Amino acid sequence: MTIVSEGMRAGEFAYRALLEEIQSGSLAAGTVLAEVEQAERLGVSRTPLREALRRLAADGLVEQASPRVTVVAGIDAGDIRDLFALRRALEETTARAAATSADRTGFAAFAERFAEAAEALDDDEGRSRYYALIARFDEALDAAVGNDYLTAALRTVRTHLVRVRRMARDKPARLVASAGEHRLIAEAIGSGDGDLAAHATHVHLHNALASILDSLAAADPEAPDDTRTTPGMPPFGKKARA
Amino acid sequence: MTIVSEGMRAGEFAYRALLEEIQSGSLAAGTVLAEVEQAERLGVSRTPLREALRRLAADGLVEQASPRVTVVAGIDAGDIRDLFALRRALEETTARAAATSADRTGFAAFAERFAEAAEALDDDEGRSRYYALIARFDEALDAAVGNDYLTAALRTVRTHLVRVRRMARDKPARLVASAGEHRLIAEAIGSGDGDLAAHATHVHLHNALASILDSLAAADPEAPDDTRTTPGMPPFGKKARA
DNA sequence: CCGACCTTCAATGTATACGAAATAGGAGAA
DNA sequence: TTCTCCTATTTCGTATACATTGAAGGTCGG
Repeated sequence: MTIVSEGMRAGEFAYRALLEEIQSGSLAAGTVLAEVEQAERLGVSRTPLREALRRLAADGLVEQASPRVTVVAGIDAGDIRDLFALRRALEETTARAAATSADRTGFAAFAERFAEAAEALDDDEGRSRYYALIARFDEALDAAVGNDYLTAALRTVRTHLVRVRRMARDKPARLVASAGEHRLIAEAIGSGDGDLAAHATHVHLHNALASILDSLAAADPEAPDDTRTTPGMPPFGKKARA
Repeated sequence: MTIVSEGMRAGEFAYRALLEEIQSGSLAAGTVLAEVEQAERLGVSRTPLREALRRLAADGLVEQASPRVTVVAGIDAGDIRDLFALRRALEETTARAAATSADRTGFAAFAERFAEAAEALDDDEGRSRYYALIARFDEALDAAVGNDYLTAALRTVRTHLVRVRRMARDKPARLVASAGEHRLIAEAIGSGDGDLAAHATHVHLHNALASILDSLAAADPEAPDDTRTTPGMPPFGKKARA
């Protein structure tokens, strides 16, 4: 996708490369990430590669299957539900806070853009612009709320979300509905209605989750809807809690 | 305090040592953490120390003041408010989820223990047992909810919270009230009343935040207590005198 | 034939050497 | 005296060599 090798530290390069591969699915869940192997593959030494693995572990994208072997973390429908439970908590709080922030006025413009975007979701270019609009909207929310702790927590959620979205591509009808939901959220924030912003966010995330789970169930007909969705992978220990 | 050097990797040792020193205030906000200096002081080499610094940076406890210098992150009243905004979102969600979980029955016992603890907050030992009880309560909540994403986000919050608590010691009267609030939360969860659990959590965190900010205002009379945000410049350690 | 122990190997954990880049200090010129 | 430029030092970023540990396979004994 993007050339990220020039003018970047090797550790950062390794992190972004592995992140992209995990998010895109090039590195499937359960893949063993050995230090020497990955270091040679990416053309960096073990030191920066170790840094990258540690960062991915902190993000929750890789986990230590045993004290000596690191694997790409799996994601199943239950994980996605859990992720959305956290996402609801964070984004409802964000929406409510943004609605009462000083610079909430700019969100009326976002509402208009979402309305426009909803009309242009027929081609890839329109969809691409819509996703870019959502990214700018998220940035504007973070900036309006100005809470670094909240933003950091949301960053982790969004990182996992990229992976989930690639597992379950949105259907066109869902995209149109999603754009409408975003429009309402932006309107509510712009008009200072925190309750509406929070509740509209809740509804939006409910619908988004339902769409994703539905898409996964359709792709994996035999899997009951609370099992893992990464076929072929042996059950790596995920639930390490005692 | 605790000897953590035996049977532990050097990177883990360095992380815990620096974490404890930052949380306790031994390393004040704004302190420059140079790699060679800290590595020699802790008796490890630069490689594991770098790992520790990266982990602390991911936690938000240290930050890069410039591309070449890492410093202990500052915390002001605005940061504490932001931290509690996130904490409210996470703990209300946790309490509500725990109230509907299968193994919520054990929480009635917690309610009793909180009631007992409230009666024994006169001496250090009773207070110590109360804090330990809260820790077990948090663990039970995490286990009941069973959401690793939520637990991970809460872990970060709790890490910062240790620091905040050390900055603003609880007063005895507040502790008694806090125990009562915890008792109500535990009761609500035990009886399956998710709304009450969430609202009682909200009230508890409101009171806890007010107590902390009040304590800080008393210690730092000249610091205005409406430092809600720090626009433009990152917060730097300014709590040097007392 | 089976099991346990030992050896060997491979992978991670750690230390250190090397290289690059930024900053601070000094010297020279205006 | 002051500003600018150059140099030297310090610090981080990276690579690699060394240490350690866990696992796997083979062999020997029962």
